[in-house]
Amino acid sequence: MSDSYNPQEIEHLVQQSWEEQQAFKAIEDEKKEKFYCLSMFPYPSGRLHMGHVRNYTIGDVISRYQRMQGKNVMQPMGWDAFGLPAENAAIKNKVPPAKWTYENIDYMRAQLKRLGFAYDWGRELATCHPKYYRWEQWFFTKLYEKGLVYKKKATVNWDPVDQTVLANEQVIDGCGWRSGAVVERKEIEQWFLKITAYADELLSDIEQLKGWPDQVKTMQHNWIGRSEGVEIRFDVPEHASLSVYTTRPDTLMGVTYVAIAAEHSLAQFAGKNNPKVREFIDSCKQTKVSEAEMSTLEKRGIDTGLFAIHPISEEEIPIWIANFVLAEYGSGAVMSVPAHDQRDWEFANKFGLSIKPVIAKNKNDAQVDISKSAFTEKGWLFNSQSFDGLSSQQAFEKIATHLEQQSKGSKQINYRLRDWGVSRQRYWGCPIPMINCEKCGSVPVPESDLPVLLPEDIDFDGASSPLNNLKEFIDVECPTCGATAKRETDTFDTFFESSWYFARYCCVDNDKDMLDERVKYWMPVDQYIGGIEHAVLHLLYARFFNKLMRDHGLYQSDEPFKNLLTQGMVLKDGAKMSKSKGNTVDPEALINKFGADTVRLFVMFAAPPDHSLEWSDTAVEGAYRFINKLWRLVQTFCEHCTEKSELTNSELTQEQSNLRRKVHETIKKVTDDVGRRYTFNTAIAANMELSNELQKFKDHSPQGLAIYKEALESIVLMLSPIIPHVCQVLWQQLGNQHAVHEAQWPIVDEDALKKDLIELVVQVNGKKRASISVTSNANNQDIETIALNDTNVQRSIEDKNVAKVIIVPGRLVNIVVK
RNA sequence: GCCGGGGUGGCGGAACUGGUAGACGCGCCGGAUUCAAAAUCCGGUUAUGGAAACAUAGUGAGAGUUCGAUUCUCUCCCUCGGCACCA
Repeated sequence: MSDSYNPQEIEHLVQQSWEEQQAFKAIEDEKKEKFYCLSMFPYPSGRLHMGHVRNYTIGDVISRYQRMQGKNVMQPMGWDAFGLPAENAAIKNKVPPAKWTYENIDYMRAQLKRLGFAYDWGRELATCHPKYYRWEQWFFTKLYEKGLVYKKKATVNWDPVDQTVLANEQVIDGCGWRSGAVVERKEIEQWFLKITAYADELLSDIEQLKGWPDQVKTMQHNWIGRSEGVEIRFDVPEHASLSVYTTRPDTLMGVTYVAIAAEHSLAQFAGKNNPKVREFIDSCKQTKVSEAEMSTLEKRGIDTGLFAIHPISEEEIPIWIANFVLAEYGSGAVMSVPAHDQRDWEFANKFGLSIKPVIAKNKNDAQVDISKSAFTEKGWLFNSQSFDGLSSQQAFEKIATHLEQQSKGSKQINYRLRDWGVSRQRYWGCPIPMINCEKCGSVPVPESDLPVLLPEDIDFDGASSPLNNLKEFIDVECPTCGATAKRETDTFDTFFESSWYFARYCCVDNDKDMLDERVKYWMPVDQYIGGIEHAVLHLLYARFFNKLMRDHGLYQSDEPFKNLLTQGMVLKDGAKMSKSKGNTVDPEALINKFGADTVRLFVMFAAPPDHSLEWSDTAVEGAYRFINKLWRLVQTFCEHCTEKSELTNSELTQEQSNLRRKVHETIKKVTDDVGRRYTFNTAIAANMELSNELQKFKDHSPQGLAIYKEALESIVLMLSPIIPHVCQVLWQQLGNQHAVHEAQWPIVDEDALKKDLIELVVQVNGKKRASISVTSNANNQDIETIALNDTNVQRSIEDKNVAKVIIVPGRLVNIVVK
């Protein structure tokens, strides 16, 4: 019994018993309230990093807590197994991506088991396995039939030397990471999913997400970016007209030029006969395909020499090519109002374009100060012909109506959200199940021919996808006409796999259907946990996919994740831990040294889960020390407790009732911290405080020991979700037969919380001067008298007059003096 | 550039609804125990002044609201995450 704490030994034994009992296998049971707890699955990069440990410990603590609340808990784990790193490893180590990936999965699975997470391993899945990806191929063909899939040209980063498409990450200072060649923007045909068809619902359903952090909801809201504006047509003599979208049609009379993207057809036309324009267009190609890159560029532009006709004044307006206009957003053209838009103002000043103010701050003003910057607020129109004197809001309506009558524009709702490009020109991904036939065009692979298997035994040199050279993969018969055709060699964006795995966990063993009845029992996920970096993309795609699956009748939930906890980054020396920065800490070494419980305790104690966590080597030892201390407290109790000590209702000594109050105050706080606030750090701190009290408690009478035992059992129960192995052993040592993960969470005894005296702080003019002790039922008059008679208070009041006394019940007294 | 966070002792953090700033832990200092060390236990630890009682200042900077602001409002600085092909 008095053996010292040996984490390696007890963790091994406890994990073995969980495995033997299949303790965390989840079975559908309509009679029990379900709780589906999901942590974002990892990319199998090789070894777990601290971010994983943090993410999965949070999920495990919530799962184990909910289990102790009597819920039927399902906590699965799997692998987001397709992706770029496998290809990089293949090049570096001359290992096929599949082999590398499966070996990593085996290694990391063992690491997860070593950490003692309560997963139902019977539900494990890997997205690179045909059992998984066949269903997304099938679903894609269904979406194609519904018209939710289409093909169009889109821009990619092109490495002209390696003749391959590069990810943004692979472009370093504008050059290809391997070839070093200057990367170009290039347009190629790609597959898209019509997420914009769901823009309205994705936006309005954010309201349903009561259990999501506001910051994530705001980011999604802004990302979708719904705006109301007017689409305006500018005629271009001898060319197709230009169309622009604006949310400020009230500034239309102040348009002095039109800016178009370098990819725009008018730009291409202007370049044909003008070498300078052509040169400019070419130079625009040398930027990365990313909005961050585009918007931080130095603003550059060139006059095309072409003119557009203003839809109202019918004046000729110059058309410029500008490097910051996004071809992908809207029509690739914008109307420019330098007087009332800051970016246009800077551009016009730089290139000497005219600036025409039309909005004044006050009604009936005919001027506005734009000498130092544009006037971007709404106001009152002038210089605007028949629209003079109108407010911005009135002008919006009048101008929109006028344009509609002239067939030169119409009101429109616009979204910042763009359709989801799912094509990747990569090998290690799910093959897109399409066939290109010269006669029939794009034809989906028939259901009977699915899955399209990704060949795994390949040579991979990294220059381009091996699928492009694999005749037996490419050459197929057209499913429609039977003629020779070519199989699509692009694979899916890996966000495709991670957009529906949460539903598949409910029925991983089904090889007949994508999803089945069991999804209706488990979905939606009750608690989802993952990194804040996924706040927009992954979480938006998953919400979208959920709606697609719902609309296909696969299940009913509108939203996939009821509650969301976004975990902060794990940092070291102020930077995110990552391989590329070389500042990682290997959790495995720590587990070997201190055991899994210590590592789990440390990551939960070091910071609240949604904040970033700064790594500290020495603080881990503190966590280990605390577990040892708890261990010794139990051993000390067992030495003194020779016979059974039951708590009776007889009178308690002051010391005994103080300890009991502390126990139940702690239970109250910890239940709130773990169950509602998810502030595990303060829950642990409260247990540490109670342990410190317990250490000072030397009452070995039967009654004293009974209270001591109640305290110890409470601590063990409350910490068992965080440090489950050692708590299981201590729970047994305290004389309990059943497993601690099946025990009931402790309950607050309200009677134990009662207090005779309470402490009140006394302030004078908001500064703390004294603290007084009053009976808990004292009235305000008595409190005021006691406070005013306190010597410290007297001294700071001196000869001043008491103007007012504010009493905050149970907290403080503030005496205002003049 | 745009969107969203964060900034509190030597360090990680606490203060939940506007009410005692610094809980808990790390580190450090002093003591006990020990032949000695490790481990453990006890005490101290925001700064300045003071033996102490206590006083003054103090939550990135500046302003504002309030009896009272780490908390609310405004301006600014720094920093982190995301920006559609890293996952």
